[in-house]
Amino acid sequence: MAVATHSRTERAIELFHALSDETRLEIIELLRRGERCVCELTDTLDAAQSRLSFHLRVLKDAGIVRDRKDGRWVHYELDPEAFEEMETLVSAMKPRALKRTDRCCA
Amino acid sequence: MAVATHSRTERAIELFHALSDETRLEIIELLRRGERCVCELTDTLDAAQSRLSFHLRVLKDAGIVRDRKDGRWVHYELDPEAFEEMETLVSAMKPRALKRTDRCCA
DNA sequence: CCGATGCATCAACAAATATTGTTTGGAGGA
DNA sequence: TCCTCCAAACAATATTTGTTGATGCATCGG
Repeated sequence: MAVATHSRTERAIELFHALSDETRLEIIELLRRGERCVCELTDTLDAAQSRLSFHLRVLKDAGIVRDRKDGRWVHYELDPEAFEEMETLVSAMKPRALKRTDRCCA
Repeated sequence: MAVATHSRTERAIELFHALSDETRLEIIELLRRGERCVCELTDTLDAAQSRLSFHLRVLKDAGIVRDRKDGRWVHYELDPEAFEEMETLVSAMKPRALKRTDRCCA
């Protein structure tokens, strides 16, 4: 579902941006315990429905959550793939602990 | 050096926010090769000095980079600790793969 | 001491994000 | 069918972020 034209960097930005918000981190924390429907999230987080809907969409666009429709309810759950992707991204960013040999701006 | 009043969530937001910008990711990518001074970064990234200074500050406040003053130059490098912290954060967020036993909004 | 250089900071503006309230549409149940 | 409920979509506004150009401060060379 992720857009094909995403470069590696754009993908990183999308993922990290989705994670850089309190409401969204709270949603993730709740979903770690398993699937939840939107009404449960609004109750637990005491947030307006339209607000949650907005943040859920950000998370869904980033591939962090999936939704499943069930009658009039929509259930959300975490997508483990996204978390593997994050681990990969983070380790790819780690410093390589090289000592530079040349001098700069001397 | 991190502010003591930071909750775990606030810290996550700070880190992920720092990583959710193209210029900052480019800076990190450059610094993976070793320490660089601001003038090298402005050259390589072809960015205005005040712009880089802004992003370097975001990275520094998040603890992702350290600076070192050397005469009239300031050198920046990655702080490996921050990357370990990120790895810890990401794995702490992973879904726990539980099947919920109760039914919601039935 | 003077001018040039390297960098941080500030103020003003531009652009992107988030919040709130309202509207719309699909699913059930009576 | 009508009414209710759940959730997404929309519009208006508020808030946050990022960019640019100007200014200030310390350092160095002359």
